[in-house]
Amino acid sequence: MHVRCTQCVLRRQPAFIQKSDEEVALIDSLKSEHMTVEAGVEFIHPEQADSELYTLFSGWAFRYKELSDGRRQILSFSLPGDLLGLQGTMFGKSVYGAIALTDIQLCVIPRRRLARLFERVPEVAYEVTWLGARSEAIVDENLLNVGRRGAAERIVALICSLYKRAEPLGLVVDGSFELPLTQQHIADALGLSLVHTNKTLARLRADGLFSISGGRLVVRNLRGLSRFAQHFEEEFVPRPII
Amino acid sequence: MHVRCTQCVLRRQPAFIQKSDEEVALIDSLKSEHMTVEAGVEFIHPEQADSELYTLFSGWAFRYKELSDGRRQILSFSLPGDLLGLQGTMFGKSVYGAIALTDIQLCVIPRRRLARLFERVPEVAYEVTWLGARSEAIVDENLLNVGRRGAAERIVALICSLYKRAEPLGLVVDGSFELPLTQQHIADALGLSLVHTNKTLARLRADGLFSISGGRLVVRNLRGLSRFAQHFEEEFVPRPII
DNA sequence: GCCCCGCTATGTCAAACCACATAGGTCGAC
DNA sequence: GTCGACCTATGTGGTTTGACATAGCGGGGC
Repeated sequence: MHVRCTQCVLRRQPAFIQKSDEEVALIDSLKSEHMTVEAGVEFIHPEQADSELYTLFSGWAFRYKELSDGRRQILSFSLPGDLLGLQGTMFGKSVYGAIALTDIQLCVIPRRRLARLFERVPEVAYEVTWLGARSEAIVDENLLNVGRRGAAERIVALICSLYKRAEPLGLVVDGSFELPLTQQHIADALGLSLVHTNKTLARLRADGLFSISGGRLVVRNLRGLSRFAQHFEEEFVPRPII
Repeated sequence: MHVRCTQCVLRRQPAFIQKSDEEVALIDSLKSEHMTVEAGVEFIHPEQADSELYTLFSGWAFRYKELSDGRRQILSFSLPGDLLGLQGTMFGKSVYGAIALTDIQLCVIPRRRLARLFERVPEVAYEVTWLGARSEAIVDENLLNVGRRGAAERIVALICSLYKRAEPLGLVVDGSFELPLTQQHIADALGLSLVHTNKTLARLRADGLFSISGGRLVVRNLRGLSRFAQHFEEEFVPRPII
């Protein structure tokens, strides 16, 4: 099951800054085994002590927090190449939970090795910081979305942002990609109720800018969607992958 | 105007992990001059290239993003000791703006020196990452707040979180502290309209859990506020300061 | 085959929130 | 002292969103 970093196909995707063979070998030596998690399983628990640091290798996941009465907010979706668990690694305990949306594979960077990593390989330390900053940028964007856009705009902006993230990972084929989200997930991510999400989605699909069927999202007019939601973030900046 | 880190009173506050004299001297050598910014002035611009990395030394500020039609979302408030501009430093251009709420002083860590910093002082590199992760944790919490709490709960949760952050900085005296926010700022931070914020605030003050007068917030019953808003985050974890 | 469960869909009604209008207070510029 | 700018306050009425109820659809277990 273990894929050596030197054989990794993910890191060859255009989304990522390409590394030299020596760098890749070094990163390979830092990791322990791959870890497999089935769809629906929570692999980082709120309040969990000593969570490891992960790179999502394949599949989708999401981070969330919830209130004590059960209301849940999805903070961000994670796609391949994203770092997960940095807060838990830094603070010694996680303040959010993370759940797999599909079956996923995680590359594990053991928490105990991280300090050593920072000492020995400052370039990689810099990249960890970079990815942490990017993770915050995504939450920033989600907060803008939930705080200032109406329901229809929120849904469209979410679609735009996922499209723009999926594309450089090679997940988009003919303008469509697998979207492993239920309407409940969309509602939880956008600060909407399930019913309102459903009705707004129905109206949007009727407008024909996109369609969803069989877990696949077909984007017909990305420009139109971007304009409607005033979503003008560029996501195709090459980024490090660890 | 320049305060040497060795003389810095801020870093002696209980909020921060205390450093040895050598470490402080080293950090001192990394910084350039202090920078002073007047209240209301934007010191990080959206889209700005090459913003520096700052530690907020005194006063309050906020980070924000806005849509092209002018709707503005405040992403987070910054208090003394917080790092600002990490995204701009990492990505080469800032994706948010930052504005001073009061007259502020900023310690400047020149962008160009950061890579060298990571090479030579891995402990500080680790702390930069730590503070970046904490910054994300604050946005996470804000997103939960805006996405899942009602208007009254949002306001109360904001008050709780600011109180819990101000307290270990020594800003709270007799249960009250300077709150340099207008209702417009509160509305922009919570995803509410100005009018609705005003009316909700009026109702809350009538309930007597807190009061605001002359730019000062008096918290009468923190427990009651926390329970009402289901706000149970602990903010008194000692943290690094750079 | 049948049932159960999770997901989607749709109607009705109520609550939350917003837009617009208006007004009073304070403070600094001149 | 007057003016304007900014902030706070409050009423009216409309729009958006949520809560509750009900139903259909499809897949897995047995």
